Amino acid sequence: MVGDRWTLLVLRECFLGVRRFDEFESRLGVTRHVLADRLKKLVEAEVLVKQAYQQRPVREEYRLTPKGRDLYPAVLALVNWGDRHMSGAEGPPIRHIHKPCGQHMHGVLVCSECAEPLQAGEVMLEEGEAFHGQLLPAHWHQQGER
Amino acid sequence: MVGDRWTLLVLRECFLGVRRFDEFESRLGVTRHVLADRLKKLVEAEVLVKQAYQQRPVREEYRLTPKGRDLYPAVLALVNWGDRHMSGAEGPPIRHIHKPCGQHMHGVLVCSECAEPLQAGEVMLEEGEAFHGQLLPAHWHQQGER
DNA sequence: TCGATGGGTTCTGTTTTGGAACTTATAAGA
DNA sequence: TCTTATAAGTTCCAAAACAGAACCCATCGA
Repeated sequence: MVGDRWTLLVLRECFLGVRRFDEFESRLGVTRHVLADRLKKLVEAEVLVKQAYQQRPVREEYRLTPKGRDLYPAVLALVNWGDRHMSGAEGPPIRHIHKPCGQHMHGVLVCSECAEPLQAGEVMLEEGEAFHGQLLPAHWHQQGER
Repeated sequence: MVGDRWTLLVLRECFLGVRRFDEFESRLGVTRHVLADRLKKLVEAEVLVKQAYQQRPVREEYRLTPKGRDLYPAVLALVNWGDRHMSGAEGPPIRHIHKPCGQHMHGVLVCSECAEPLQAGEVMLEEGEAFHGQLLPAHWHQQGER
């Protein structure tokens, strides 16, 4: 669903509070044609909803649904990765402050059960009921480092 | 860097332990042409390294670097989102088990400082030194729900 | 009446992607 | 020796996606 040049950037803007067609366009530099298509697809996927914020003339805006808001961890994880690996000596362009605790922070992905930070090599996989299609890679059972 | 149809899928396969050109191709159905290009770009970005696993004939494989492994939170967050919102009555196709604690789990994004789970509306933004370019959206100061 | 605003659609041309065939180095089998 | 197989690509052409610009429509304010 996010496998194209603009969708993830549109979602990032949503989490920054952008809601209107013109503002997406000017902030991202995406062409209107493509933007209209991406917004339509995000609405179809129930990630955004289109709602009028005024009548006469009708003006619409796009807002995140609960399903869309659930993408926050994915978007923040990418932002944090960029901040860590792609920013120069000046540091990241935007800092995040967690309102409840008041500190500068970044996101940390932890296990839902034991709350310890997760690492790729520490997660084992198991086929679910819905598993029908290609198998896991033949060697994944080795559980070596990836 | 991940703004195209295949790069995130290639990375997902890497975290499943896939390393070889042919295996990426057959598992994803990406054309060889495009796959070669994506792998080259990931190597240039220092997300993967190409290393020979045999001589005569030389055969190369692609492995995650530390920078690449740091993408795990972003990839897992997307997988978890799909499991939650896109899987049918049968549940997700693959279950994750955290080896240290032995439980079925999913990732939870928490604050690096206070360890509380994060929500989009609870994070405030501040311009960093590296901030030069477009401003934050004019209304972001309102800190309303997004 | 004229221009501005917000949210699009249409047109044309370039870039990216898909599909299939071809390449290179080596080994194994007939 | 000749043929086929394997792994990792590269090359070619057609189809799809994208960029850039212009155009459309309803309404409001000057």
